[in-house]
Amino acid sequence: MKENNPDKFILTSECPIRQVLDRFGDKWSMLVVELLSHRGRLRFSEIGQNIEDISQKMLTVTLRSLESDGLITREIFPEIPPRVEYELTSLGKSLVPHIMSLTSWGIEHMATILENRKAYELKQKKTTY
Amino acid sequence: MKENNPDKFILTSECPIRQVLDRFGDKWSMLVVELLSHRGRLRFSEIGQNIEDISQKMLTVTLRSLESDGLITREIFPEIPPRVEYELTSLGKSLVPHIMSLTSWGIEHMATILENRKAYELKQKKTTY
DNA sequence: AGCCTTACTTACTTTTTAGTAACAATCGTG
DNA sequence: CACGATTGTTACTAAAAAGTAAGTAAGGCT
Repeated sequence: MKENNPDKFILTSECPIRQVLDRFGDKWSMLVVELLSHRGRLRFSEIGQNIEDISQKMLTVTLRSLESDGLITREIFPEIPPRVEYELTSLGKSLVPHIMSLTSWGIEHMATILENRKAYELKQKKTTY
Repeated sequence: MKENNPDKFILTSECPIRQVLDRFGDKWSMLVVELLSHRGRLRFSEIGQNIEDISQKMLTVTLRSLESDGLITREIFPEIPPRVEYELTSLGKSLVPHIMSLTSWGIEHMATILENRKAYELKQKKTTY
């Protein structure tokens, strides 16, 4: 769906919002970043225990992608049983305020949004039947 | 994956980041909001032309959910062929700075992230073989 | 010898998300 | 009387994301 662009403000697939959303708009990445920001250095199991409903697999996947992007470090302690600790890098820390920004908006407006949605549903029912 | 919570900072399914991401972390919602913020009142086809690769279906779905949440208004002009115009509400406008915040981070750091990812891939190859 | 622990990995299945393409509605125009 | 214009809807399909559950490693403990 595209044609001419009269006013030249096209949101292409390379634009920054899309890149950020593609990488961190998933279910868990921002949560892990925020948790590490709040709690500092944590090991695998501690992260898992503080994020509701995350599976081991998704925690692994999420941590790996954050590590690969340079947002967190991963330190392995060669003990038995194994211990691995994760911590935000400075790059990771630099993301935090921007997540907080979104979070604060959510805190402020989420109730209104849920009300709006409810009202919209009712309106739909009325006009449909 | 959860047990005890020693330091009581659990990210539950009702926490604001998760709610915001669940609703606006999709592929298109934030793009539509940013576009309307930049360009003001637009009709359906104009939005479609300014967001690369969005399908008619996803544009409809996205606009409906934004409308239902009260972030945009939808005005129908009873003409032939039909004309429908969309515009941000004040609630929608209030989201914009927070999206911009994320966007600006992306602009600043996305190149670094891509380099990090590349370096990480190389490192993996080396240690694997 | 068998079980415990932690941090994974793997194979498989389910769920969610998104894409494609055809159709609807309606009036003016050629 | 078929066609074009615009904003959709619908059915179907494909792809991506995520969940589940079992397995692995390695040493300590009983």
